[in-house]
Amino acid sequence: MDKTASGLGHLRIVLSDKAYIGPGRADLLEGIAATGSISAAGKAMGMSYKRAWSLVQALNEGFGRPLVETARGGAGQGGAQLTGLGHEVLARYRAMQVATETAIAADVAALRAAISDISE
Amino acid sequence: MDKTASGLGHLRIVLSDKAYIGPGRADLLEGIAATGSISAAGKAMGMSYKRAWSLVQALNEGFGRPLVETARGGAGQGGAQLTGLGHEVLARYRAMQVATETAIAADVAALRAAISDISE
DNA sequence: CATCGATATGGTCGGTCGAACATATCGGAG
DNA sequence: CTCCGATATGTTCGACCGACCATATCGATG
Repeated sequence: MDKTASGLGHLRIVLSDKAYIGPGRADLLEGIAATGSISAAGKAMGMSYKRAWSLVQALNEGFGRPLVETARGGAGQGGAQLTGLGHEVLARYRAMQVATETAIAADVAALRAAISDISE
Repeated sequence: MDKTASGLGHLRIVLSDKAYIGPGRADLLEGIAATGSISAAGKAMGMSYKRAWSLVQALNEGFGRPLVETARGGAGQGGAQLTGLGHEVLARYRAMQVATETAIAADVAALRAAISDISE
């Protein structure tokens, strides 16, 4: 009855002016790792290929080094996969999400209690 | 040479669909508490009065109960101040910021190290 | 060399958002 | 009753963003 633990906060990690990662980008990276394709990952998240591709561009350029490697044509008719750095960024982001939710759980619960007596 | 501790992540606390608070809103609440005025707080943050007022509206309506109380005319020619709930939300948000930054510091440092060998 | 699937890009369109400008209103003070 | 400072609101304009549509390109495979 309460999915409170799922989305109590949006965490955006800012490593530099251009290099940052938030929930959407992390999900996209995860989708690419799972599907091996930008378009498939984007479709699964309900976004256009162009948007997914733009996010990948932003990530690669923002971090100064690619998090996603792409291939056109070829054996499997192209595809995309995470680089080592991409995997690390994703894994650490997920770890930080967990650490954060743990750290703020008590305060979030207290705030929810403080505002939960509204009629409408 | 490193202000890494200042802005390593943007934290947005989502208490419900409409009730949430992020860095900008927290700063505005803090400014209102400090100045006793929406316009003064907004001006100090470099935003128009209207924007500041809109944010206050969004906060009050989103939380279902006012975080900021306003007064027009009157002795001090009007003004605004935080309600008890407003003070609590602000205080807890700041606490959560600190807790979060502590919890993620190690991962952030590792990521910074991982990407810090770019020429341009 | 034609094919096929996925990447790579461009352009347009509509909605949203913040900025700027313009008022209206309140209510004690003088 | 006018004045003043701050709240309260509406309007308009330009920028930005995501959605959608269209197309170009790659490159192993058969």
